[in-house]
Amino acid sequence: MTDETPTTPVTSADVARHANVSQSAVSRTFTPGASVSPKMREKILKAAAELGYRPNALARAMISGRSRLIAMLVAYLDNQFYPLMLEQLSRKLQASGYQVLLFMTEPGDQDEVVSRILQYQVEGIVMATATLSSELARECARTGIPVVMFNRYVATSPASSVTSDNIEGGRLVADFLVRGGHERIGFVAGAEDSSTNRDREAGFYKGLAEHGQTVFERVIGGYTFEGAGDAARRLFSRPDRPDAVFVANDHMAFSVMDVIRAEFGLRVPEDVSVVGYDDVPQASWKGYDLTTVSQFGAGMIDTTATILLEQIETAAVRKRAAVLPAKLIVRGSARLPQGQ
Amino acid sequence: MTDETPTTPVTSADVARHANVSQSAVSRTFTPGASVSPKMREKILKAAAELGYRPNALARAMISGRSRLIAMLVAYLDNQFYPLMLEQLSRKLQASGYQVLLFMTEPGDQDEVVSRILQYQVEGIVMATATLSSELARECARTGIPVVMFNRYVATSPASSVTSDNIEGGRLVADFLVRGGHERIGFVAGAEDSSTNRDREAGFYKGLAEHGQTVFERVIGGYTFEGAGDAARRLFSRPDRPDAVFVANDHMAFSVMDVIRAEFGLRVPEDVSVVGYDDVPQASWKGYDLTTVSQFGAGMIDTTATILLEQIETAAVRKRAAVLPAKLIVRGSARLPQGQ
DNA sequence: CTGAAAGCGCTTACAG
DNA sequence: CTGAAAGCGCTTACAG
Repeated sequence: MTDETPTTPVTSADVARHANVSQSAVSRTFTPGASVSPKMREKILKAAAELGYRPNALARAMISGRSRLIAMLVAYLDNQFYPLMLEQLSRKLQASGYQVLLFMTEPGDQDEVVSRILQYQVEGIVMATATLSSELARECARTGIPVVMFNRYVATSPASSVTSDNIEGGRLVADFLVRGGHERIGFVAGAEDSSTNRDREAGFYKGLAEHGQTVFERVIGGYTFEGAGDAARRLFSRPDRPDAVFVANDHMAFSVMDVIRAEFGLRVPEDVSVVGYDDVPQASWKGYDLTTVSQFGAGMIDTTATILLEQIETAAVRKRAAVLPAKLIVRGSARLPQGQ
Repeated sequence: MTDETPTTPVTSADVARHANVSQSAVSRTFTPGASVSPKMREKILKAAAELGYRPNALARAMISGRSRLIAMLVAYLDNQFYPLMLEQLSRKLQASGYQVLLFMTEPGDQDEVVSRILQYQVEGIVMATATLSSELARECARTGIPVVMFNRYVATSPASSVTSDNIEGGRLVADFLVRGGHERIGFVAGAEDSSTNRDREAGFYKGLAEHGQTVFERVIGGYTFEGAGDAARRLFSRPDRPDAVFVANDHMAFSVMDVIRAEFGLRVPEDVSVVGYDDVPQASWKGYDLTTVSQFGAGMIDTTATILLEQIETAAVRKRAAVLPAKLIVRGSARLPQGQ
């Protein structure tokens, strides 16, 4: 039988006692790059294994000032765009030795949450929900905690941001739909106060204008599945219904397609073309086969991780606003331009 | 102008100095239930606000032995079942004063990850991916950290588990399909070594047997979208194709439906009935309208949170295996039994 | 390379 | 109710 297993956690002092060395030596053995002789290291490792020792990450964080914790703020996980970014970003950060502390936000409590985050001494913050208040942004800047807003930005904020080129994306969609011969093109907006919606919409209108068109009708879906369904009902209740709809994100586009097909008996794309934005995995499912604008290929995740880690590791936080290329992904939910 | 804002974090000692009180008094002011006179509390709160003080959660965790951190292990976030459970469980835990530390696992490194988790002094672990090795389970038990396996179980493990009644769920599906007049009922399995798949399959076979039927053919989808598509191709390539398919989860069922309809030109449910398991939100999307078995209504999230918090707060960890009722959700992807 | 000692920012008996 | 002091488990100069 081995030693009696203790019921209280094993500390470096326990290991030191067991191996007959100093506590500092134990600590060095578990600190990459610290100087310990091979003989001592081996003896300590053996003792540690026997006792089942594991360094206390909290104590390490305290004394070193490095928690290796990154906070991620997310509002909803039902739009597949966010779980996927959460998964990919988490893997990247884990691979670099960091861990993700997850914060689900409720509408409106942003600052309260950020305050809680700060208590955990996180080394960086990713905001994939709403935006940081200017007050908190200032506080983060003061303490040198980098903040990256993911898929959103605030021009006047000191926080960095990573977005796709939403203006160009919106423009691409307008161009594609007009060239596809559509003449009554509607728009289902997301949340009106989001930078992403603003830019997609602005680019879309710009694209329409380039062809001498304007939006046929604009309704608000609020980025929710239900909201988008209601918006679609409004849009298609009038007799002169649109012949195409640009929906501000895929998650809403699925709902719009459901309503168009199931409630109005219209075919997509024969009667109505639908285009979304994000290119979430479901967009390629045959049940929807949604033409959309890709945000994943563009490296938003990589860029977010890079900005964050660079600023953490150099301890130099300065605002960066990365805008990545938008790419139209043509599938079957919208009529194609001639010759394409 | 207010005081110069310090570049170094504000500590309780700073606040104490500023307010001319002891550091203990500051600590008490921020400890719910500790005794401080209203006058002193007010003075301290004022000083804290002026300096922008926030208690250091790590230091608090260290000294009190309570990190208020719960680890959640997840493998993939593309099956909507998991993001949703992550969202709901996180909200519950946050509301109770805990935070979720997220760990994305790679295939096979389970134990390495759990070891890393333990370093963070988490107070509880939720495993929504694979299962805990018996060694680590023993270690968690030793240190008194409750572990709940979510949507899976290991009979011989000391870890608790929360599942739906997968055997009954499988049986319900078989019964429903046979009563719907199907005679060649196929099965698309998930991962063969998962308890969930095992039980759903066993219940399904049992249900078939009750009607004197056996499975028409069984293929393996491995719980992935691609794997399920390939499985469906195998299943439908033979001339005497099935007239119904039970797919071990919704995520795979969508893929199966895509293949059936897009590649084999079959109609659902006119030519083939499809039934899934989980009742993820997409199952109710009109593009699929999937008949399935609900796992959400059954309170798996609530039960998981309850077990976890109860064991943390009473410091009494004992194995619990909660099995919640399964409920068939009838939609349009499967032919209905007569008179239903 | 090694050990004794200080200190990270807190909580919590212990006296008063 | 309040303050001085010990201590949580580490890392990291500082001597040797």
